[in-house]
Amino acid sequence: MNDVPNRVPSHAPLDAATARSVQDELRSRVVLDESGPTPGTGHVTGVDVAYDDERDVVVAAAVVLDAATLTTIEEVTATGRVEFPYVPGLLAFREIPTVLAALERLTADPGLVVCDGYGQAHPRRFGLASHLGVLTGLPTLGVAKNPFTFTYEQPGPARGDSSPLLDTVDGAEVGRALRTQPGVKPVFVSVGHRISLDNACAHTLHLAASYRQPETTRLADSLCRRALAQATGL
DNA sequence: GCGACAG
DNA sequence: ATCTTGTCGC
Repeated sequence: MNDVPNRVPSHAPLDAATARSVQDELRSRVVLDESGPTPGTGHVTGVDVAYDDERDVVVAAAVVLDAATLTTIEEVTATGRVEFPYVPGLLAFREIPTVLAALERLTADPGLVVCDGYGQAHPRRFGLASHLGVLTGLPTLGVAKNPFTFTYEQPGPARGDSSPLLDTVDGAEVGRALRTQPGVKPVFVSVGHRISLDNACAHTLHLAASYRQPETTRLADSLCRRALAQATGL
């Protein structure tokens, strides 16, 4: 008898060890040889999540923008229960279920999805953006506010300056520290699925015309916070 | 073995 | 992520 079930109830609690094996399994499906959509064309969608761990509520938001004008085409939210704690390296398991629910509510084509977190810049090369890309088949990229366990040299001071984000262990370039605003702390860009690092940075720079964070992230962030406040009841 | 560690 | 007022500045 095999003591490992080949199917698990979708709501069965997932332990950390199992979650890591799921990442190792899905990682082989990541596509890294596509350059991705051209910046400024089609749709770009920002996704983000807000939590109320007290009440066990999580709200995800997805905001679709016209990439050329950065105007909002559609915005949706989805509410769920927190079913996974924050564990470094396993953030996707906490955020993705509700993010998927939000994406399913969209009527517009998401186009490129911009995530709040990492893709390749991950201990097992399978961060939130990679995970969401594999599950949806959509091109994805990750933009994070912190370098996690990776190292980098300070990029130049000008907008657009960047430097490699390196894995401390094997020295691989897992992403890039990108200066989106002059003299402001860089953001950390990495590839999720079906996009090149150069193109991911180009998209991020295009989307961060006025602020440090890309407009997609800013809009999705404020939307899910507002929705959470409403769901929680002020 | 213990701590650090995207959000 | 979240706890949290006013305040400095463009």
